Amino acid sequence: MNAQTNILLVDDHAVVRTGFKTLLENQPDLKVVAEAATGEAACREFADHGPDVVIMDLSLPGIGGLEAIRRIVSRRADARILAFSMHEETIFVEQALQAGARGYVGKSSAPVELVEATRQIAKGNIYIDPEMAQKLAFQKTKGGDSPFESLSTREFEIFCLLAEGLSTSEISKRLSLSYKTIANYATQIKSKLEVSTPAELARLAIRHGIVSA
Amino acid sequence: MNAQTNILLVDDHAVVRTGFKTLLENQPDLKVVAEAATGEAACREFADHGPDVVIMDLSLPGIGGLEAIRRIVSRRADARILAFSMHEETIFVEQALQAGARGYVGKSSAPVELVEATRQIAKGNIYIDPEMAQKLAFQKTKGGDSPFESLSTREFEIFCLLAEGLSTSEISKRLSLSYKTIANYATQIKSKLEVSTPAELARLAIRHGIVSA
DNA sequence: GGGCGGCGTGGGAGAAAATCCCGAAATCAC
DNA sequence: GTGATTTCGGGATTTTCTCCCACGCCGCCC
Repeated sequence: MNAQTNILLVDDHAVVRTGFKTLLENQPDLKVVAEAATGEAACREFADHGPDVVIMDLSLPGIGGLEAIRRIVSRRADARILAFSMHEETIFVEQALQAGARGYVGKSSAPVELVEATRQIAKGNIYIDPEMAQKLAFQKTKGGDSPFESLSTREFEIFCLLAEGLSTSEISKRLSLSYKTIANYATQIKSKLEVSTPAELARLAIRHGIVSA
Repeated sequence: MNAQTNILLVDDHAVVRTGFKTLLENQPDLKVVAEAATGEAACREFADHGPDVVIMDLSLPGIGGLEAIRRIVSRRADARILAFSMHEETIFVEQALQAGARGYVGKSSAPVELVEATRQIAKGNIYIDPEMAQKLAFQKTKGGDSPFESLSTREFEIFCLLAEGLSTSEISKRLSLSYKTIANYATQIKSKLEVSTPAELARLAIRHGIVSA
């Protein structure tokens, strides 16, 4: 493989995107061939450019990063996606990998890790932020105690949106699902997390760092 | 001023920090002379290097970015600090400026804005993300400084209970009032605070320290 | 004092949302 | 391949919200 690795960069934050781009293109073997600010755009750009690696922020407007990963992977099962997120919680790593990402880099990663992760994933390997991997492994050994692991992938996704303050109907529009579906999910989520109001749910999410205040 | 502008870059996210650094140093007149990942470190680095401009992320571990700004400004009232945050809410702009920042750049800003803001602030001007400035100005025309001062005593009391996660009917029982009264208050409160869901309301309250997460 | 505005309190009607119960399809596990 | 789980949503009912209105109270201002 002597050609450059072509990268699709997905982040809704233009400043971050440019920073990453500059960082990556300081490496002669890496090239950002497309950028996207939303999950929908990411899917389109992926189809248009067929990049070797997608670097995907998980918190995107519209369909979230997780959903974007799912859509891309469903179209191309061998898509190589590196998930990137500001979140420290291991739950995000789990969710991203389950959605089909091949790697995860977190906020506390050194910049060189982003480059390294990109290279590894381009080669077909997986790469998980070592710190995250350790936390994850440790948690697995001692059996989960996070209240969120009883949630399914979809439930967790909707939980995040609820915690951010979106209304049921907003979520249904964003995910292109029926209002009823979201309402039913919301009921189920509140039951599983043993809260009764959206406000409690938001506090729970903030307490666990799932969303910021 | 023919010398370079010396910058202290504060962000807990190493990847973002490096991206910014690369971006800034593509400009011949800008130079990052120090970096910090926490508010405490930022204060030390500021004392050590006396940079011309500090670019400060607001969400830092330990003492937050706001507190770091306050500490730096209390030591050097003429410190030139550019606040940077992922948050879209104007409250963060207000908080940052009140703490002593000279500028604000948000997540939706174009990369060139970060550079422009840095230059303006280095010159002693202030620079606020135009989009944010508009939102802020609009909010100012139509009322309150603190979002809560538009609330009456009773409204604020109910606001706190809502933020803690009590349901409307629980509140009506606790205060020995009709359900209808509380429901009407809740509507009124959400309108005054410009939020539409209890979850948003809870986040707002937590952000302002009204209730803990 | 009389008018005026704001606050606290709630009713009524209709809209919206949540809840509970159910089913169908897809997927996963073994 | 069988059974459990997940995802998605309809139907019916109940709860909650919203919007508009009303009443009494207090304070303020001329």
